[in-house]
Amino acid sequence: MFKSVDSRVSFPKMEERILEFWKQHDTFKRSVQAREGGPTFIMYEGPPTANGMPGIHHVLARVFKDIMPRYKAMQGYHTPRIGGWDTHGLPVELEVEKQLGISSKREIEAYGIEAFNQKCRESVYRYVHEWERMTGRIGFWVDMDNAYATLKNDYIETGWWILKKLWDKGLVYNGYKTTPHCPRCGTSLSSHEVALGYREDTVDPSVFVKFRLVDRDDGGNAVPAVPTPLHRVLFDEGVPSYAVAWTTTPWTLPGNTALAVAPEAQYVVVERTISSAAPEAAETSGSALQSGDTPPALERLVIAKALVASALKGDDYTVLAEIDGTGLVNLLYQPLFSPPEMGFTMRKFTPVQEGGAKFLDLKTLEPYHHTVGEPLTYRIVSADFVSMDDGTGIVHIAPAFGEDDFALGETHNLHFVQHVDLKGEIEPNRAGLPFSGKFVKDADPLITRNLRERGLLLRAETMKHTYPFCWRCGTPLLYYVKPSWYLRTTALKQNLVDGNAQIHWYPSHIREGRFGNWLENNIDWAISRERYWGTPIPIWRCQSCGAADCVGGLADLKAKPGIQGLKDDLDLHRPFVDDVMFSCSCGGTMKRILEVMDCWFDSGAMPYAQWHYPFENQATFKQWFPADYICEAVDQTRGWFYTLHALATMLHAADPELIPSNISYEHVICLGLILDGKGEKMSKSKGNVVNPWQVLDQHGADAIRWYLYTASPAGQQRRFSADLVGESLRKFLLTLWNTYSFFVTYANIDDYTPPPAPGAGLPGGVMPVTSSLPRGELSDLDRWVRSELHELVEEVGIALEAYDPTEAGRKIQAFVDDLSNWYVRRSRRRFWKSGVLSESKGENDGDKLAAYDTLYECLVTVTKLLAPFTPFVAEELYQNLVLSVDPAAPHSVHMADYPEADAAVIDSDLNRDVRAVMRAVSLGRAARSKAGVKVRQPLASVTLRMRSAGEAEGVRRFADQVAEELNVKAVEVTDDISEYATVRIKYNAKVHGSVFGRELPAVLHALEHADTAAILLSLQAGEDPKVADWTIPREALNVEYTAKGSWVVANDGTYVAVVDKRVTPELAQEGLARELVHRIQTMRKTAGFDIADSIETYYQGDAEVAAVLTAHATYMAQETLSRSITAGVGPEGAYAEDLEVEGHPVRISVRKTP
RNA sequence: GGGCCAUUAGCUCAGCUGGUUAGAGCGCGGUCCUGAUAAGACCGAGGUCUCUGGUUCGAGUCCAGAAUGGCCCA
Repeated sequence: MFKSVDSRVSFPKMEERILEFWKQHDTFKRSVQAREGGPTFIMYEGPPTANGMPGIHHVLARVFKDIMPRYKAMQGYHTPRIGGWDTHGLPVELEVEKQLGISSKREIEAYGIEAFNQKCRESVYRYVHEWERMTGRIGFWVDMDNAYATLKNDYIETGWWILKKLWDKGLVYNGYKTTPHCPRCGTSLSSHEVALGYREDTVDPSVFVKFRLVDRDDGGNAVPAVPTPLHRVLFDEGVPSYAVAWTTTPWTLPGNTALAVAPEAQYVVVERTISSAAPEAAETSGSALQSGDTPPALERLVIAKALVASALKGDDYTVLAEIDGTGLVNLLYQPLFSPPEMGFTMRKFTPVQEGGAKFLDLKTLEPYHHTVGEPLTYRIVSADFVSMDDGTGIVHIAPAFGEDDFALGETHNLHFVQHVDLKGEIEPNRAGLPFSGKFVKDADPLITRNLRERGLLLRAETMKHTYPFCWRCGTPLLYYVKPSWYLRTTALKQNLVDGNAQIHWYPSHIREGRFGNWLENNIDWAISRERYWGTPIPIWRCQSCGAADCVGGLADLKAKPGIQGLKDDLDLHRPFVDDVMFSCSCGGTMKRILEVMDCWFDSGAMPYAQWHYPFENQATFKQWFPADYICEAVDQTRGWFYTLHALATMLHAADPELIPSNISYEHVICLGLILDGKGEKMSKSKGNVVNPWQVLDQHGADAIRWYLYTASPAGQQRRFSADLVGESLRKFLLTLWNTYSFFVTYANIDDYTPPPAPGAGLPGGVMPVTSSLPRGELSDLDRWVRSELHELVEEVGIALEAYDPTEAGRKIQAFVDDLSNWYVRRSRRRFWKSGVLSESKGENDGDKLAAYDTLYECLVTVTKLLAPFTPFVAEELYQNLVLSVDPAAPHSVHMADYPEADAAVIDSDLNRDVRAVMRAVSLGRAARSKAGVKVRQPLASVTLRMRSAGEAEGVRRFADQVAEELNVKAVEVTDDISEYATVRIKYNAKVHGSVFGRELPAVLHALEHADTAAILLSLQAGEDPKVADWTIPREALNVEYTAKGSWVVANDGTYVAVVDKRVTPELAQEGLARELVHRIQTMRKTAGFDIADSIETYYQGDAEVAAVLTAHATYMAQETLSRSITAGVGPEGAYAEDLEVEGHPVRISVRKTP
């Protein structure tokens, strides 16, 4: 006996019971252990941070992480899985700052780094319990007890070891990074923080500045030696020439050291009269500014051709020459301001030596010497980022203030002038210019005015654009170049790209697309952060000579000469490691640089650091590396996907012995972002974040899981709402559940026992799909559903091997739908027909037994297929369907073997035939519906036309099923339905009239008299029919069927169903009998009788009713389990109803057989 | 500014390498079926497959451009 099953089920409650069951039996651990010795399948858990509540997007990632190991485990793989926590980083610090009510580095340091970091340590596990609860509840099987955490000393030490490996390989260097900097807080902001502070419609200056072109360099030599035609235009005696550049940050102009042009764009030299708005005063500044002549009446300007009109804003001008950007390269110009004269330090970029840890350090670089008073020239360079969207097509370059600018400085070895300090104030200058010491935004108008006074300003206006402000204090951010430590990933770019080619991405476009492009445009990885709570960078520098040393572990550190400040049980965090010092070979003191690692380094180090490799666990590491599978959302392409990949690539290159693979993961499912029900991004500020618990409590974990797997492909962004989960639940889980409930109900009535599983008790616990199943005499229906089942098993396997749970799930859903709404519905009476199922008594009803065995096989197989998807409901079904009859089977479905298809059972012809039957039935119902005759009323015949001979054959083969479904006496299949309906070919003149133009009336006339049969044949063959001399486009033709006489026609394209709507007295009587059966059945239900109760039925009615009950007594008794059907009043206590059936008043009484 | 993804019915999504009249579910209106069903069947309303070009005998599908939305990076 199976445990009886209520068709009404609370999934959340059932799931709680299953959770308890797993806990009691330690099922997760055992399911892993049972497969020890099998091939391994490793999933890495990308560590989340536990200092925030888990949301629905975390549920998404976790259920996708869960499904593959579960599937692989059932296939016999050993699948140990452990969790992890990301515990370092700015978000943690910000949380603590909020807690403490402080908001700047100064305040943190005043509070004390030790105490501050202690607060961070406490904060990171704040919601860990919530995470564990959610993880357990959704059925994500992962070992949280042994989870790794990035804050542990062992973890940090591996991080140090990694850096040391890369250091020795020459992949670590100190360079510069342009960072968004808040001058008030005195700190750089992360991109995340910058994103918080963008303000639209920020008003900023928009100034067009003239840079005087010259033909002699600093040494007074003519450049070029032989003048080009362009030079003759630009350096005509008496008319000055300027390159015009545009900027919204005039305060950067004193740091200008180059102009950039687009090499492929067209530029023009124009001449114009200087307008009356020109310089009101003579030049005020020093001798370096060689514009001391009387202002000429004419000037020549170089501007991009596409922008000259907008830049000159309607002023008249004459084009003197046209040249492309390359032609302008290396032209010389005078700086607007002379850094040497103002006393600003000038430096110059020098090439970085490759292949070693060489530093390019502003502090150690010799300043560039330039004698005050000597002419100074800069030059024009080409750059591909110069756009023609706005401005002049000539970009002012200040390498100290912008990433592009800095990169250009490196490429072209430009000068470097940093004239603004970290407080955002311009350095005091000797030249007595008024912006000395001013905050940059206050300096803007002063600089603009100065340029105007010197005739170097074309135009000054204001404009509105989007600009970032500090999210904490609202101060405008400055892009500022600072020293930073880098990993030289660009040196291994080809390795990164080659490794990526070995990774299997789902969706596949990520490999070539987002991730591939990112690798192609790889830039060195800036790993240092001027923060507190993170893995301290293990680089010590000599305070005297500047030498640097990288430490690869605690033992390495302890062995350093002259070590001091080292405590026992040293916490490897700040400030403790900052106290450790040792001696430099020069005799000086080595102190740690103060930066901590980018916390992405921590997560990328996870394959090694989780095992404290190589200090411990060598064997375990090798078993776990690389991962077979990882899964995160698409925002990780530049995050975890990248840092895992970059570190593996570099470490493998540095030490292929210790790191045996160049990739750290082989398969990735890259999830799309999750949006709310309206398609908007979920965010705390919008208040549209879905709390997973609300949905878990309402619909349960399986419903959420199923929805997430099947609603849309994994890589696509998706909408989420509780309603959609509910829909998914009703559509799939309830259908499955009801099928299951139906089976159990009848199996118990019949005392059905599945055949013994021949494989039971084998290692790994085998309950095979086929073997002795099914027994009895298989009907076509049984053979069909088994064929579909085994095809399903095959398809699900293929989809899951391709890491595509969506496709797999949708196939299962389609099968369950067919199982419920075709197989079970069509088989229903096989289950409840009389005849007790009992082999031993030799009264075996083979057909009934076959039906049970078939349905049982389908349910058990689907249960196993579903186990990785919906682990709870699968467990529930398994316990009842399998374990209750086979105690030797594995104690959990998750320890069972995944089904394998038996190809011999798949019969694709049969599948096709049944599809044809379904279509025929659907069409037949449409015809009945048109005729207005309800299905309970039998009709004489249906005639069908199918589209192919194969389909026609299928319908003929299963004519009995079609007849039964449509409640007709006869089924006919034909190609020619002209006997039943007039075929009319109609031409759609409205849409296709223009094809024939004025000939149209003649064409229509011809069509009227044409041979419709011939036209139909053409249409069916997919050809354009010929009528008279015309070929008619077939899409212009509509076929209409007009039924003849008592026939009713329904068609779907060239599929046609015809029913005869005549109801003969015999048919009417039979219809009445069926109607009465229906009423009695309903009464049984109302009266609360059990399904198997037999009854006595009494009736009172007119002669016609009596006739029906007499004529169809046997049928009616059988259908209603009536022992007797008697005319007259029912006995005392019987349940009675007065009915009106087809216009006949009837009184019926029923009572259970005493 | 660059890259990637998406856009098909009111909503959620299918539509495989181009091929008859583009489908399903939910929702809406109606009819029917049912002793497993919270379901199911059928009919109806609802589509210029985002737009514009191109390739082709033929384009929702391939190509180019644009628009909108999203993400990542500037």
